[in-house]
Formats: sequence, structure tokens, C-alpha cells
Amino acid sequence: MLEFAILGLLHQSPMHGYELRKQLAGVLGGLRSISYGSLYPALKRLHAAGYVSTDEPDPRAPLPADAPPLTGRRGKVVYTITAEGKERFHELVSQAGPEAYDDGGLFGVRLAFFRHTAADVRLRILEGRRRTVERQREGLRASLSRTRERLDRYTLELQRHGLESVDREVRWLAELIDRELTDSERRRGDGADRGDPPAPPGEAPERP
Amino acid sequence: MLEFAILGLLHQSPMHGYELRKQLAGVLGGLRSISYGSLYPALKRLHAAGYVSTDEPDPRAPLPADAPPLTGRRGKVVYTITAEGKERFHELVSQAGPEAYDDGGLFGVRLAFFRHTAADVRLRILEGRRRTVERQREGLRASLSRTRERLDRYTLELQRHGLESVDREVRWLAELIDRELTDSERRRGDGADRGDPPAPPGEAPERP
DNA sequence: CGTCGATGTATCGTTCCGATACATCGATCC
DNA sequence: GGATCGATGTATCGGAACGATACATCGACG
Repeated sequence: MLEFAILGLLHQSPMHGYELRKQLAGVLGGLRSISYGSLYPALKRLHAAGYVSTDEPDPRAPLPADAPPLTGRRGKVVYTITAEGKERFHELVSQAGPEAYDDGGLFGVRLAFFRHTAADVRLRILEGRRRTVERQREGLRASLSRTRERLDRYTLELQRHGLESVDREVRWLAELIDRELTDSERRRGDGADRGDPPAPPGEAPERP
Repeated sequence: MLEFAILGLLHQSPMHGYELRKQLAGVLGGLRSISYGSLYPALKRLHAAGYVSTDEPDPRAPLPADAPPLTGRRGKVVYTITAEGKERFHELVSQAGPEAYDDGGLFGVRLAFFRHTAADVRLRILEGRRRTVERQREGLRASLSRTRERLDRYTLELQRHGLESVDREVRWLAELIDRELTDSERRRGDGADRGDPPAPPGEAPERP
């Protein structure tokens, strides 16, 4: 999941790890942040795989068990996506399998980078997500109506609130799907009538 | 977090690991389930700490690198909470620090076992949770109004939906707190007027 | 009688998190 | 001038939880 998000952000511009973390929190809606204990290992993996490059060309002198103070020339590191990284990102961004929508976290990240995602893939992910959440909702409904009498009021409230949340998410997804369909239809119409380019919708208009 | 939930469930009756997992999923509202990769290590920890006991008295014969098929007499194991475990649970259930409400997952579990929690602790946890979520909401609002123009419509939708969810949670918590206060007042009144026992509210009425 | 789904125990490798240490730099305060 | 404080910044450690998987038993159903 992090792999996708990091490549997506670096795709826009090179960054420090610190900045990466802040952007990530912003994109995910502020609730879900990520910790350094995930970020730096992930960057290391991406670097090892050749998907990102650093400006500092590995000043990793061994110095084993040296002076305990260890004044270790801690320099700032700028991470840049490589050509292979961009390729990898476009490969990831065009996947629409269950892994893209079964996990809510990854789905959020996918949605945040929808502007790099083809229209048909967008639609498949949204519909997949809807089905997943609908199934959750049905399970929840069944469980609730089965055990309503045996639950104390706190557990009941918890489940009621959870069910309402899931319900709202389904409606939200339905709206997104609707808009997606309307846009694609309008785009087809325009394309046939006037030959407009099929620009992905929702792109922030460039402000010169 | 698991420690609390497991002890809470075993507090009601002894169970197999499998049953434990199902109950846990039910209590948490069906969305958040937990995997065996968490459950069995957690049970092992609790067993090592002396908080739960098993019926099978450890038939762990060494047999190192024996026959690869290894027909290993896999018996069912019933986990039972010990006296130390009950003590531990009551210790945990009376804590109202930030750890009880800063993490949403743990908060959910705490709420699910509110019927074992004293009224003042309940109130402190609910109010703490409300403050936490309110802070999240303010951060989200600020971030959204700051960056509204630069976001594409998908990210915007993501944040809008997130904000609405958080908003709903705040209102939900406010309702729970209100009820808590009303009940405690009513309870005081009843106690003074008629000497009713201070039974915790919301208990499922026993059906004989 | 076979096989299929539910019940059941358990581990492996991996991802991710929380806490923490260390370091630099600008602003603000006294 | 200098002290201190918060933001920026890199990094690791131990542990918690996950997803996938293997293995095993058993009742039901065709």
C-alpha cells in the first residue's frame, strides 16, 4: 500500500521523507497518518528495487562499534522516482483486482490517485468497492437482527452506528459511480459531436 | 487491545480460539475482524502471563525434525480465564487514560465491554473520545479549507466524506454522553427517593 | 462413499506502528 | 548575545497484527 502511495507522490515531484509523510497524511484525509517506522523501511525497499533514487550516493561507511557518540553526518535525503518507478506506478495504477477495493486503506489511496487512473479502471474499482461494502452491510444487518435482544445497549449502539456508517459509504459510492457514468456518457457525446479530447474529469484546472 | 478483548470474552464463558474469533467479530460490529495470526500468539502471551488456562496440559513433546508427515494429535483447546486474569481485566476496565480513546479500535472494544465499566469511567472515556475526534475534525476542516482549490475532485470527495463521517461520530458520542448524564441523574434521584439499586444501565434484561 | 463446508489449531514472513534517539535550523524571548 | 523552543529531518528497535497457508476432524448431503 505504501509502495503505491509513495510512488504516486514522488511521481509529482521529488521530496524528503518528512514532506512525504505530511503529504501522505493530507491526501488520506488527515485521519490515517503513517509512521516513520513504516515510511523509511518502505523507502529502503523501493530504493533497493530501483524504483526511487536518492541524491546522497550511499555514504554508508561500515565503522562497526565506533565511538558511542557517533556524530554521524546526518544529511538530508531527497528521493526521486526513477523511470522504472514510473513504469511500476503505471502498472499498479491500472490494476483493478479485489486487492484494490477489498482493503479500505488501499482503496483510499487508489481514490486519491484516480486522476492517474483510466476511466474504465476507475469504474471497476468503484463498483468493486461498492459490492464489498454492500456485502459488509448485509452481514452486519443479519447479525444485528439476529442478536438484537441479547445485546446490551452499548454494543447495540456500536453496531447501529457502524451500520449507518457503512450505509452512508454505500450511498457515497453510488453517487461517485453515477457521476462517473454521466461523465463518460457526456464525454462520448462530446467526442462524437465535437472531437473533444477525453481529458480525465476532476483535474484541478491549471492556474497560470 | 486483543488482550482486553480476549479477557473480556473469556470473562463471560470459556471458549475455543475459533469461537473467540467469531464472537470478537460480532462484538466489533462485523467490520473489524481479527486474524489467527494475531489471536493465537495473543492467547499464548496470556497463557504465559497466567491470565488464561487451557484444558490440555501441554502435550508438547519435543520430537525435533521427525517424520515430515508429522501426524500431530491436534486436539481442541478450551481457554478459561484464571483468577489473575479476572483481576487483570478489572484493572484494565477501570483505566480511563488516553490510550482508551485515542485509538478507535481500542475504544470500540472498550465500548463493547461498557457493561463491566463503572459509570464515571464510562463518562470519562466517552468525553475523551469526543475530544479526540473533535480535534481530528478541526484538523480536517482546516486542511480542507486550506487546500480546497488545489485538490482534484476525487481527493476532495474523499476528504469531504471523511469529514462527514467524523462529524457524525462526534454527534453520536454527544448523544451517548447525554444519555449517560441523564441516566446518572435519574439514578441519583431514584436512589434518594426510593433506594433503588444502582444497576448499570443498558444491561440486557434477563429472560427467564 | 466421497467430498464439501464448518470447525478447529497453528506458524511463517511481512507490513506497519509507537516510541525513541539524534541532528539542524530559524524564531522568539530575556 | 545566547538560550531555548518548535519545526524540520533521518533513522532504528521491538513488538503487534495481518494475510496466507497447512493441517486436522467431523457432520451433512447427494
